[in-house]
Amino acid sequence: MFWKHGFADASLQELEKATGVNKSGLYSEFSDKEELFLESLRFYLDRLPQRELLMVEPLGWDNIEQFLKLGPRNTEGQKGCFAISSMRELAILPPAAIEMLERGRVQLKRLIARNIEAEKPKADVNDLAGMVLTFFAGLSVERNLKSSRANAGRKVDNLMQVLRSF
Amino acid sequence: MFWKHGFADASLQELEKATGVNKSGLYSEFSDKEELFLESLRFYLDRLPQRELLMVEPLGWDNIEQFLKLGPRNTEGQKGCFAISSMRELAILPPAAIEMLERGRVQLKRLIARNIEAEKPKADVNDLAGMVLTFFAGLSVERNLKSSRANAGRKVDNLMQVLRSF
DNA sequence: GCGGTATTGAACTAATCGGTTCTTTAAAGT
DNA sequence: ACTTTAAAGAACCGATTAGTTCAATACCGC
Repeated sequence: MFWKHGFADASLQELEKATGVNKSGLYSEFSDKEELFLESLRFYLDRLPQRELLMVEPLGWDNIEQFLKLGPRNTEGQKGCFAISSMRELAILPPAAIEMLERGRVQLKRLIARNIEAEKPKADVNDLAGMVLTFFAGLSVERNLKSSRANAGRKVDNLMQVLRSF
Repeated sequence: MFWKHGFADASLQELEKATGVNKSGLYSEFSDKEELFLESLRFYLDRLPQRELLMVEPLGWDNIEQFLKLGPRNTEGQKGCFAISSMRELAILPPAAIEMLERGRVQLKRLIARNIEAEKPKADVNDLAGMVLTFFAGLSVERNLKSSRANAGRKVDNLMQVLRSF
């Protein structure tokens, strides 16, 4: 629900229906809506399926490609990446959530960098990892638009062609 | 206010304060909050300063570079691109707003493509334009994070180096 | 200075928001 | 079967939401 509607627009009523847990139950387990959001985000980041894509041996461009292709996918109707989407609401998110997002980002970048490093490219590994990450963010955002959903695969192919040339 | 807080989180009270116009005045001019948002978005898209960056003669890579560097800038404290940020809320935005976003995107892509075309690259112009646009979306999102705000310029430099090689 | 027109301020509506409390019901342990 | 514990339901809270109404006030053309 947070993924789809964001923090502000996900009402307690909808959260009850989505979780199947009564409001009483929710509040006996979480102190408030912010903590519920925080734990949802933690849950998402912890078992981020994208992460495993980047740990397949041997590390390399193929992992990056899989990550970009399957990363911002639509899981159960959700679009894009929950973490990326949440960055829209940074202004109203609890500080702990922001930290979590920043930390998750750093981790992801490190994973990407390790895959790039395995290919021993000529260009700077950190720069390339940053590029991949920015591209990933862009793809995640575009996932929401129907007009650019179709050619997402082609976009990744194009980028990969560039990356592999390094 | 919509730019900063998004549609859901921008309250009428804040809108009054931000516009300096009374609620009565707001509602005498706009039918509801949705129309006010719609017109705000139209206003933004119409005088999108980024657009002019892409029309400087002669067309070419330099325009693209300027666009990527100054495009997702912070205008009056606002971060990233209003249009990109709004894509987070597509689920609750009025259909007219979604259409507007899609149309603005197409226009922007066309402008980018024209600049790329002027350079007569070997690669497909449309593919390259899509790449620039995705990268732009990524940069806009990352603008919200303090950790990745600093090296945005470097990122653009890296991408431009790639693009110019085509 | 006068009259018409915007603009404002404040009171008000109905609905919804996040959050609390308490009673009832269901489940589990022994 | 009885007791303890967990979960559910529902009523309720004050605050806030988008939106309306109307009287008071400011402004402007004449």
